[in-house]
Parts: sequence; structure tokens; C-alpha cells
Amino acid sequence: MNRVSIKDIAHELGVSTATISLVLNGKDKDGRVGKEIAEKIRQKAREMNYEPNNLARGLRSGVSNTIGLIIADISNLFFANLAFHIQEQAEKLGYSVIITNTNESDLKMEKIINVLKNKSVDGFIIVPTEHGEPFIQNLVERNFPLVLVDRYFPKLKVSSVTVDNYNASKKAVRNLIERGCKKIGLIIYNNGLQHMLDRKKGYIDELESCGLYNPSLIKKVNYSFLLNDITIAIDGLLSIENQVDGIFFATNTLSMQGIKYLMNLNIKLHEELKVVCFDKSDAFDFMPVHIPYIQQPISEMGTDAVKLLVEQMKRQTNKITIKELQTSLIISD
Amino acid sequence: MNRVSIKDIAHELGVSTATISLVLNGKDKDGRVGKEIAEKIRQKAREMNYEPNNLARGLRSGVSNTIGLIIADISNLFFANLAFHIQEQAEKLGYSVIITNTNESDLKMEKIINVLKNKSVDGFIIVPTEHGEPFIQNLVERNFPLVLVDRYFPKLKVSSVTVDNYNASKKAVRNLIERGCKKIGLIIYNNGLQHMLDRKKGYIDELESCGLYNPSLIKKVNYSFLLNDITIAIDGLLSIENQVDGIFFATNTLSMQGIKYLMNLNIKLHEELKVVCFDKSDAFDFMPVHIPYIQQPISEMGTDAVKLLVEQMKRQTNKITIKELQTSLIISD
DNA sequence: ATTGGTTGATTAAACGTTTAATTACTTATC
DNA sequence: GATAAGTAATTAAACGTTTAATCAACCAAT
Repeated sequence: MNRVSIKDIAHELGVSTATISLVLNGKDKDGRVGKEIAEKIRQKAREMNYEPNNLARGLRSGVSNTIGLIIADISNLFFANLAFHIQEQAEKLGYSVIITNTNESDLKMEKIINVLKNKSVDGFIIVPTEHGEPFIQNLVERNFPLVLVDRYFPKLKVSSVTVDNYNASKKAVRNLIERGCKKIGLIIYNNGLQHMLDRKKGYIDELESCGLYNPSLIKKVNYSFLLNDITIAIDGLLSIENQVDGIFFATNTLSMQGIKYLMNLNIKLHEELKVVCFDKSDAFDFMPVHIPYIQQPISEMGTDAVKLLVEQMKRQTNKITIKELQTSLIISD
Repeated sequence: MNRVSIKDIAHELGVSTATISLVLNGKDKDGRVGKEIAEKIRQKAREMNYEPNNLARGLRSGVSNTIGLIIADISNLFFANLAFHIQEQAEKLGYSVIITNTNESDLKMEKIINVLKNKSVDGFIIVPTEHGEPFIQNLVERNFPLVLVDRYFPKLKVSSVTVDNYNASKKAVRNLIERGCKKIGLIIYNNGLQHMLDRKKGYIDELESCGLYNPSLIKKVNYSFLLNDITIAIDGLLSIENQVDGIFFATNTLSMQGIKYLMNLNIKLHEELKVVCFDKSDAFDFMPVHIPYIQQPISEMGTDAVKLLVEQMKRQTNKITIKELQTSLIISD
């Protein structure tokens, strides 16, 4: 009652395992295997419910047709959606995906990379953690097929799919300016990841271009103390010396917690204070006013990442592709 | 520059691969390998950065220390969180997890089960799709380690971890009754999954116990036409002949879309109409009133599922465990 | 001096594939 | 009728482990 192997079919048909393998892998054309026997093999395989053992296959051929996906926080809807699209696209191209989660921990990322390598994934799609650069560097040096997504390290020669964070940020701030804001605060994570820096840079440049930039309106939040830090950040921005009339939230988690706190404070959004968020949240639909937000092309990010990776895995190319997708500012839907 | 294997270490140390394997698997006690050589092997392995090849290991030993997790909708926060906790617990116990997503498609579920079997996972944790019973049945017959989670099939002899849907539902309805509702509607999916039926049964029984049950106040929604069906359902409940004063939403997706529509209709929640939801949503924090909801012990569901599965995989037991966890009704937090 | 137990190591097969190399046969070519 | 070319199959090694079986050496006890 055990799994049926190529050997069983061979035995059943009185033919060698090599022939079976050839046929079942479609290498029976170019005059390798006779038509009748090939058909008989295919028939028998179906009949016996044969399913190839991927371990054996991977061991022998060094190819597992599996992609290792490492994301930073699976309970963040953005990443969950990203994972979804990556898996869909991978399946279309004949790959399966192992989804794993670092929970933003560098240690865990290192560990996971090793686990996945031992499982012989053919390539990685990674949303890297803050101090994960050395581990990525290591993969790059070993010439491992790899695509970074959402976040990237500018110094590394590695393909990536991100959004144009800089211009997204400019767009967001521009919107606040056009709506009449004069004192615009930024709430952003204090990590050193380049996409955060890009968002900050966009904010600064756009404000500077109209002489509205004021460094003390940038408030940084520690990811691990989100709930606490965000109240401090907002209190700071609303304080007597600052009195901002607009806030740009640089991520979806910041948006959610920030707006929650603003509502607690009974701040009238839109009237007393205008906000723009990076990334969408389901909760926007339930807020008393429409919240403008930067929409990311999640589906495209996912499919592009897979496509780039597959190219690498097939060794069709070894050039680095840096893909920067454009975002849209959604005012109301 | 290739991966270092057990052979390389053996060659380096002038010793057989068997010895290496023994030592590296901790089977060098009971007088199998000398102390000095064992230490030398461990030393060298570390030095050469040896990492075992799990394909070879799995092929030879038939054990992969990998759990296949099949969930129904990864972009649903409930499942994403569940996946998170399952992965955490699995890691603690020395297993890695392959997360996959059926998107509620029966076909996909069948396909994924096969893919994972070919990757030789040692066991499954599955959130089954509506018509997935035969595939689960098949796994059960083959005596495959398996735990269902969130949903279950009462006819199958298979371990599962779910919540006590029946009593959760009763609790929810009881709350509406206590808040003075006389005409309480139910909005629920029209699938035949047992946990849905349980929720419906709880609703019916609780209402019948106080003579308030009216079958026409149950509105069913098709998952694939959620957006459309939910408006019809709500319109029906609010119509002149029904005029409900309370609604129980049987899932988080139904809650979200339902409440969204109610707000569009400018229904005053709490005053004109009271609601209770099954499962929590981040969006509740942003609603004008507190939404009471049934809180599920997601973390516990995840860890329990892993524990049950690991017991099975280790063949410590072959008895079926049906675990039904209790929920809490959260009025306000 | 034979037997038997310990300790410490090796040998070789096995897991299920893939694939380069080989063989054997048939047919076509000059 | 010898050679080449094509067709159709097989053989056997290899991938990196694990593990049962075996062997070798030493020592103790009869």
C-alpha cells in the first residue's frame, strides 16, 4: 500500500526504469523511446497513480522547482497579499512556494535561509529584515538566485522589485500641500532600511521645494514600541510649538495606530488635521472621512518578483534587474 | 565552492561517512564511536560549515521534519494569524512549515495535497475547503498524520482543533437579546461546512429558547458574490416585513462588508440596529460605536494543532482528538 | 587456548530518481 | 557487403544520507 515508484512501473511492464523516466519527463521524442511503449508507460503510470518523489528528483538533479519566500510579517495584510500573489504566479510557472516568516527578526532570517537551503529551494524571494544585509550579501556571493521585494539594499548587486518610494512620498506630501497644509509632520519607523529613507527623502524634498521643511516635524517610531511611541510622536506633532495641520504616515501599521490615537484624542480629521497614509487598510472604509492613501501595486510586485526569479533560476540571464513600480495616490474610491 | 557533504568531512578526516553520520546525529553514545574522534568530527563539521542535505536525509529515512500547512485564504487576517502561530510552535518543536493557500478552491486543495506529499511532508494541518471531504478522507485512509483546524467534517475519524461554534453563536445571540433585540437576523455563508451549520444551529436554538426564532431572518450569502449578496441580505432584513433590530454576522468577512453597507445606508448602529460579529477585525477600532464580537483563541488553536500533529507524527498515539476551544464575547476593549 | 563480550570502526546497500554511456538492432548509402 | 546513421532500448553510476551487518582489535574469563 506504499507509494508507487518508477521501479514498480518498470517491473510491471518488464522495462527499465530509465525508459520510464525518459517517457514521464517528455524526453521520449527525438527517437529515444518507441511510440507504443511510451503510450503504454503513460497509461500504466496513470493507472497506478504514480506521483514522482521530489526528494529523489531533487537529490539527483539538483533542482527542486521550489521557491523559498521569506517575508517579514505574515500577519501584516500587505505581506499576506504579497505572499498570495507570489504563490499564484509561481504556480502558473510550475513552481511551488515555501512561505516563511521572520517576524522582522534578523536572527530568524538567517536561520530560515539555512533551513530553506537545506531543503534545496532553487531560489529566494525575500523581504529582508533591517540588519539582514550580510545574509543577503552571502547569498549574492554564492550566486544564489534571489530577488528582494518591497525592501532593498542599494549597495548590493541584487535584483529587486520595490515601489518608487521616493516619488510616492512626494506625491503624498504634495497632496497635503495642495489641500492647504503648511505644517506637515511625518511619522516613520526609525529603522535604517533604504525604503524608509527613500520615503523620508521624498517627504523632505517635496517640502523643501516650497520652503515648508522643518526637521523637527519628523517623528520616528521604534517598531517594537509602536503603541507607545506613536502616541509620543503624535503628541509631539500636535504640541503647542509644532501644531501641525497635516501628517503623512509612512506605513500601514503606523497609519492604523496613528489614526486610532487621533480619534481617541477627538481630533477632527480633514478639518483640524489632514492625513495621508502609505498603503491601504481595510479599516479606511469605516472611518468618518475618506483617507487618502498611496496604493501599491501588490499583485504586480508579486508577479514581477517571481518572473525575475524564474529567469535567474533558468540561468537565462545573470544581469541584475532593479524594478521600481509606480504607486497611485487614491483620494477616494 | 559547492555545498560540503558528509563525504567531504570523511575524506578530510580519513574516516568513513558512517562514523560522521553517527556522530552528527548524536548516536555516538552507547559505545559506537570514540570520544576523541567524535569531538574531532564535530569540530571539523563546524569548521567546514557543514549543513545536512534534507533531501538526501528525507529520501533515505522517510522523515522530513516538515509540516504541510494548507489554509483557505491567506489574505484573511484570521488565517494569516493562524499560520503565524502554527509556524512559531512548529519551529519550537523542531519542524519547519510549508504554508500553502487554496483560496477556497477544492481543486487547488487536491493539487496542493499532492504537491506536498511529493515533497514528503510528514504531516498536514489543513483548513479544508467546502467539498474537500473526499481528499481528507483519502489521507485518513492512508493513515497520514493530519489535523484539521477551524473547520471539520463530523463523519471523518480525524483529529481537529476548532472553536465551540455552537456555543459561541448562542453567546452572541444571547447578547443581542439581552440588549433588547426582538427580531434578530443572521447573515451567514451558504456553504455546507459543519462549522457554519454549527453557528447557525446555535443561533436558532438560542432564539427558539425564548420564542424569538423566525426562519426568514436567516440570510445566506455566496462567498463568490459576497459584495452583491450581502446588500441583498441586509436589504431583506431591513425590509418592511422583517424590520430586524439586531444582526449577527457569522464570519469576519461578512461583518466587514455588512457593516460597511450598513454605514452606507446611514443606519445608526447601536440605536437603530445592534450587531454582533464572529471574529475580530482591526477596523472595529475605527467604528463610531464599539462592536461586540466573538473572540477566537487563535494562538491556542495554532499551538494545539501543531502539538496534536506532532504526537501523531511521532506515532506516540493513534487516537483521534477532537479539540473544541472556547471563545469569549468581547463587549468593549 | 578457546570462548565471549566490549569497544570502535568500516562496508555496502538502500532510498527514488536522472542521465551519460553503451548496446543492439534496423535501415539506408555507396 | 561493408559502413554509417538512425532508432530503441538497457546499464550503471550518481546525488547525500542512514543503518544493518560486519569486522577487527582488545581484554577477561573459563
